[in-house]
Amino acid sequence: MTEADPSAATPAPSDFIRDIVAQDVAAQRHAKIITRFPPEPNGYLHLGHAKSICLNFGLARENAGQCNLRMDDTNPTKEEIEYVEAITTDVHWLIDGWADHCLGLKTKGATPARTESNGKLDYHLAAAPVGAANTEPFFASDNFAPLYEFALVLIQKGHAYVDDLSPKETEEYRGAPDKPGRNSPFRERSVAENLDLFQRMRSGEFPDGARSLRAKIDMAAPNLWLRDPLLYRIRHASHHHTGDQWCIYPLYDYAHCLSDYLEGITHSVCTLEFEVHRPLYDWILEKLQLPRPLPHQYEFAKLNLTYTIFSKRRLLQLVQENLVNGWDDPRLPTLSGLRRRGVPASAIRRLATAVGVTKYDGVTDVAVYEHAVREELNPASLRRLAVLRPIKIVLTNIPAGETIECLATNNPQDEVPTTRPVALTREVFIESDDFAEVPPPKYFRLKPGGEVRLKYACIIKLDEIVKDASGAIAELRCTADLTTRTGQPNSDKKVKGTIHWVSATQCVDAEVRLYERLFTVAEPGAEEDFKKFINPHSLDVVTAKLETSLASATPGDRFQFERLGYFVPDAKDSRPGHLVFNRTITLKDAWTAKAPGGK
RNA sequence: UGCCCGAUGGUGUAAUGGUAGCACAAACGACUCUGACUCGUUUUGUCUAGGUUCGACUCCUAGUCGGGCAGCCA
Repeated sequence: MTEADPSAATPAPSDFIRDIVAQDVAAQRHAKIITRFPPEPNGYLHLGHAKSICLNFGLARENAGQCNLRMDDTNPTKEEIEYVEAITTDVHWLIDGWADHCLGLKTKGATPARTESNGKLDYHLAAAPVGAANTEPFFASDNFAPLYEFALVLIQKGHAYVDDLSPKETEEYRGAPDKPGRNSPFRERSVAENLDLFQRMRSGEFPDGARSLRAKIDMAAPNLWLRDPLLYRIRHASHHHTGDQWCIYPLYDYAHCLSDYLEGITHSVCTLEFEVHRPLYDWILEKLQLPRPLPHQYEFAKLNLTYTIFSKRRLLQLVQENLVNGWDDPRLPTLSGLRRRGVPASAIRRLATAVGVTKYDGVTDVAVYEHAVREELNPASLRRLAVLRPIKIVLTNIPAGETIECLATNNPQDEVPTTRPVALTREVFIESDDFAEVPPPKYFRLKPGGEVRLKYACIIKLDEIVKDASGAIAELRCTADLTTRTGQPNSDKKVKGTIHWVSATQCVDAEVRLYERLFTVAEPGAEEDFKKFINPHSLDVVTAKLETSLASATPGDRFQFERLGYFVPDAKDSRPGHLVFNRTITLKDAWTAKAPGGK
């Protein structure tokens, strides 16, 4: 499968973060630009993460740099190995052929090495060479030992203390946005006592929540994150990566800045909600008086799309309550769902470029995403004939048993389009939407007494509508004008409508899954009870009739079923003899939308 | 009634003191053996009020509106 790389031909995007990096590069502030993508392995990656991946890896590839994949796994109660594996797969898929040469992984099992930088104690963990064998992502949990050592340093410098306040008391002492907090009665413990207590926390002497390690900053700070934030909490829990080695776990703010430092990250790019954490990020690094250059944090607005939900909590809810069929349900905005649905990684990258990077927290029209998908799929998809909801046509002037071979174009977008044979026979199927006994105005398709072209074949004329006892249409009897075939004298004859069709006697059946938006309203996340906006018609399964060449379709193939949209074999369920296709997206449709009774 | 951040057509995004541009969407038209693609045309915008300046989307002041922050989550 070949995927056009839009960014190769297109100039690199520009935004305020790329500007900052460009300035740092120009000033030669770093030997190499190193960014990171640090998901918590507590769920599957979605389009929102994709924006961050494209930014962080984009920064790396545009500056001959590197982007580390790091599991931000400091909370053992929420994280699972299943998520680690899914995230790793999704990241590889999204950057494949684009930024895989910038992907920073570490040697399996490696942890930061104790070194000396500028005459001071230091720890550092560099990425393995690109393409090296036996690698894995970085894990924040691989840094637990040096993080602990750094905590000891903070205590020794008088910048951290062990607090005995309960979680509830801690909350009370914190005050409110417009009300200063109060100092904990344990705030002025001696360094020796803090050291002793913290070491005993680590050795498992105290139960969960009994004590915590806090930064000693300012309980009256207007920024709540500076009111002696917690650095460590006690959790007697098994961790997916470190097992039972630890019973104290660092919190995000403490672990993140130091993990960035340990890996030599130069630009730590995160989303807007961490803006108020930045002073703490800087405070921790400064107080430690670290010997190497410090990373800096920059924030951008995360992606929001209409008709889409990105909240991990809600996505988890949809999966757990079986409102969808797993994390890779093609209706979900997860990368695994989109991949299964047939969305190319390049389309997601194209979307990321289209939405840009700013600090404005808006909502992007899902049409921008859909446009990006079609842009990638149009040149990359083989055209095929398929009928989703068949009605039978009998071409009364073609004898039963006769096969007329027609040549169909594989992709008109190709510079030198190739063709394949398709069989025209006495009985064919057409789409039920393509016939109307009582046509609306401007209806170009088949109607009583009307003519229409069967694409790649010939023009047919409707003579008779045959109904069964119940009044339902049994078949349409038509005359084929074989002189309008390609190469025949009347091939240039024009009719308003051209429709797709499949031979009724030379075709294969397939299960085809048709998807609509999962939600019926533009902003389903706006209300707490988002489930009431779930679209009951988000999945429609039909048994379709396909041209025979599709019998050998395998996952990875991309097709455009003419006039219907883009389709891929389902990677999980499709097999020879039982074909299953997913519709990735419909073609843009200027007719159905405005047709009377159109959907 | 604390602190931080933001505001440009319907939506997203450029313009970094000098002609408000691009994309999506929408509308109309051309082309068409896909009502697709492609092409053409059109509609719609600098939150408000002051100020600085020859000149302000841009700088300053005040306001308005929106978002974030009070997890031992990330």
